[in-house]
Amino acid sequence: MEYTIKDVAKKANVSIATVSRIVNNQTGFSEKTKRKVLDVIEELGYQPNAVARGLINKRTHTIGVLFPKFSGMLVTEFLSGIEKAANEQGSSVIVCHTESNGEKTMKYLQLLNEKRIDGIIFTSEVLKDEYYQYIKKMKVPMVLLSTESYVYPVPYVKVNDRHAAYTATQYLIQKGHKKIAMISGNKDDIIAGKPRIDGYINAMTDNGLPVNDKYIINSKSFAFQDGVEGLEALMRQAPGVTAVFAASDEIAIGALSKAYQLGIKVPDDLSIIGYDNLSIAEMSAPPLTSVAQPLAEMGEMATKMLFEMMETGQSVESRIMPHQIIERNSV
Amino acid sequence: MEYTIKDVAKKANVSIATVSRIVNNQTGFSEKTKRKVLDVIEELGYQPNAVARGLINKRTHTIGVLFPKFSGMLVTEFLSGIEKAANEQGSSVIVCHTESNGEKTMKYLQLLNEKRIDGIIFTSEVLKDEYYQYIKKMKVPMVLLSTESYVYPVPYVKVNDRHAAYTATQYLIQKGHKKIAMISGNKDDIIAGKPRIDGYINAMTDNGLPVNDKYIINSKSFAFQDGVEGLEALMRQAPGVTAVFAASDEIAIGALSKAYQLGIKVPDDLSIIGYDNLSIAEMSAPPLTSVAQPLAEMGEMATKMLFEMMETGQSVESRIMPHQIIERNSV
DNA sequence: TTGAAAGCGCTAACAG
DNA sequence: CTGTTAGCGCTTTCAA
Repeated sequence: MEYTIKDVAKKANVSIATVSRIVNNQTGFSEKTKRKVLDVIEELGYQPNAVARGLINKRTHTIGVLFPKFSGMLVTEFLSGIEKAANEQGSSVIVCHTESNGEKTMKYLQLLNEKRIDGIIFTSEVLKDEYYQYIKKMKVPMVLLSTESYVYPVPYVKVNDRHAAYTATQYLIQKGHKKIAMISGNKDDIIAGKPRIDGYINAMTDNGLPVNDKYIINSKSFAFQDGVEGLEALMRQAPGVTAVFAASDEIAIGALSKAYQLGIKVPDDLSIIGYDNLSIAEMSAPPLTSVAQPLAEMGEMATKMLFEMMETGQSVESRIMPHQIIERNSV
Repeated sequence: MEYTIKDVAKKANVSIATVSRIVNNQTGFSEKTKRKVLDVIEELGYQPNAVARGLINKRTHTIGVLFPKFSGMLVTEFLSGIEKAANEQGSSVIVCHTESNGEKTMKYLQLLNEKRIDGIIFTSEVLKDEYYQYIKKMKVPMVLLSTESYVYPVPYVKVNDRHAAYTATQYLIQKGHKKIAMISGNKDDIIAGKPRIDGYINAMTDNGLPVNDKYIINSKSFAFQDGVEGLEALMRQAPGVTAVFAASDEIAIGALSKAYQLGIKVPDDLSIIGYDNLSIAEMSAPPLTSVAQPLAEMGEMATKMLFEMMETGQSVESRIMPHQIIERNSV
């Protein structure tokens, strides 16, 4: 398994150039030599060395993906789509876990640069200037997944968070709810936090419903615990609410759990709608109604865009992916 | 960012050999030249080309990880540990999603071989002869994660499934339960299916409790749906049970959900214990008692073992990781 | 302490 | 149709 092109050439009585041509499906050899060479390759079990190829072709057929968090199920869904699309293009994917840590991120970027990867997918986090500048210098294409940059011209794929939040709230309103609260994620999160709050507020005002500050709970993050604390606070400061829009499924499940503890019946006493439609949404009791993002497709799309950029050398258009309410039994 | 060692050498008025020595922390240069070269490197932002290095050093500082499934949360946990340990060693990890598909797996193995990765972690699936033979030919070390081979001498890291299942059942017995059922995963799964059933049976008989065929539900897999169907079947064929040991948390959550639907109160009417202690275990209502595997640590351990094999050229001992009952409120 | 030169495995002109 | 040769960017003898 450690035969080189030389071994093949020698054994087949041809030059290495000929072997190279045949291996790369080029032209310039007779059917006969092709057969002979292919036989030898088969016999030796020769596998071209991608490292050597990468050195000369300046293409490693490898892309890098940066994730701020590894917990949570968003990651696997994204990764699944990314990996699928990459594999279809004959490329591999290197995963990097940045922990939202600037220093770590830069080290990863440097590592990816040394490895001469062909492109980068940057996910779920704001693209800092430092990152952008570095990647720009690397001269490899990049696409943003589930995030976007308001300042740099980098193509992204994500859903429209404001719009999705609007839809969720609107859905609650259509079901007859008027006193609708929101347990938001981090409101300082310019990508996933603020827009969802805005969507909620827009939907309320567009429907002539009052927006009460007491009805909006700002959490630190999008986690389960934020949901349980959020619902508790909500019940204290706004006991009259009949429905809540949670900024993530984890928050929703947390709220569900707290409601159960408090003896509040869902959906009879209180309706809850989540956001993300993770697999846990269908596992909760009652099953959670949620606004779905097509996570795997988003990963796939981002990867395809990346490959298009690699091939054309041009940038591509960003994609807003469709969201969709998945009705289950929590509303 | 595309400067080469030559550029550095020229600008610093030294030979490329000297630059190489300095970059690699070797000896054989004056403090003065070192300073000069380092300055130039800094100025140019020179990054050594890992591809060229890989070609000559025969080490790519990249490992490959094969996962049969990408859904589920086991993956992220494992990956998180693997990625952490690999990163500490200055290596990257390429993820491969085999879908338990033999053909796909072989293609991945081939790809990894062409890329000349330094080692392989093979997870959660039985190591087929074909895979083993190929990897052996690749001459790279491999370790098994959350699986083991009864026929090939490949080091693995996993918990003792039989023992863990025994512990879970024993725990139920200690809590005073006698009529204990099990909703198993796939009983033909020689790694994660059968051993857990055996552990359950052993614990029952060791405690003088009868093992009733009706008390064992064999599912197709370890998924949520298997749990809901499992509990339903169980209630039909063995209504008297007071506790159930589920072969996975997803099954347990499914059972929990069905119980809720059926008006069975957990833990009052029925106790349920899960297996894996995934993050969903603490999100259920009531929170699920579960036997925990240290997933991230297992990934980390497997990776460390892999690196040890790479360094020493020798095989290493397999590791049985400790399991542990996490008490919550479903028992 | 330094440099020249060979070569890792491969591709791509350039000849023939 | 086929072979020779010059690198890709780097490490590593071998001399100086």
